Amino acid sequence: MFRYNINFSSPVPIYQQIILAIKLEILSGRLKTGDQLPPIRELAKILKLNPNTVAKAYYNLEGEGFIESKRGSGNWVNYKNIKLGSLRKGMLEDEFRNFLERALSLGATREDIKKLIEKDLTHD
Amino acid sequence: MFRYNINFSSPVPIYQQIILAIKLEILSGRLKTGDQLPPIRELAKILKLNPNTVAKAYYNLEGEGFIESKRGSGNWVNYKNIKLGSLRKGMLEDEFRNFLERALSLGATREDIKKLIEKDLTHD
DNA sequence: TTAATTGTATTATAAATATGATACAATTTT
DNA sequence: AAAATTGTATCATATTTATAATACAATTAA
Repeated sequence: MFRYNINFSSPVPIYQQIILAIKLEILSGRLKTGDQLPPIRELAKILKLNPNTVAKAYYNLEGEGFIESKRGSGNWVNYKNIKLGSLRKGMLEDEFRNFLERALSLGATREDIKKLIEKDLTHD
Repeated sequence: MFRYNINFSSPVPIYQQIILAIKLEILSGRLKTGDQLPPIRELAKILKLNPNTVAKAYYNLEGEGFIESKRGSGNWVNYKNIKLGSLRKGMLEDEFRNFLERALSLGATREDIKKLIEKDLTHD
């Protein structure tokens, strides 16, 4: 932590970017139940943000059942009631659908997309 | 026109959504130099927006060299100084890079992505 | 020529986001 | 017990986005 950068010029609110980043850490398995997140003030310092912004992100993550916030102690990963597998699958499919829609809107054919993918996925 | 819907709950500003939609129309060839865009008030009515919002979108499109605004006459597509081909290619590659990055962050392997693509692109 | 259409400009208001400063409450550390 | 750490809460301010209501300017249509 913290593997992600804040994009200050993105229309996506910063607190939403933090939420997504931490969800991705959990979905990828890099963060597990029992792990502690950086304290609000610390993460704010790392990302050069106001602590309130980080607090807002953590507050929402708690509401969604990904973490637990304990005053005086910190923020702890805890997703016992969330099925990570189906969530990950759904998010991946959403991302692909969005990409496909945009690509087709740009006038790309399905062949164009296949080529793009082959090109990028092979020279790993 | 108008093929696109406004997503009012998206963090992407409405005027940016309009800009993107019209760029896509141009890049796909559905809008060509000489075509007229809907008048500001009319498009605002169609999309249930304030005319100021549409005006802001057109204003930016003019600044980027995609259209020309003529008082009393209307807004006219004109992209004579823009190389649509390379622009389209760049946008497509950007979209793919973004998708790939998100997919990998979600823990997907390159094989997972290939499968997803095969599945979706074949049953057309 | 007159009326209608169309783009442009201004002013006021509201909501969401983000910052800054400060204080308080619960837990942990010393 | 006292100090430090950590989450929570509040207030003020600024920016961006969007709406609403008007008015004005240039072109087009009647």
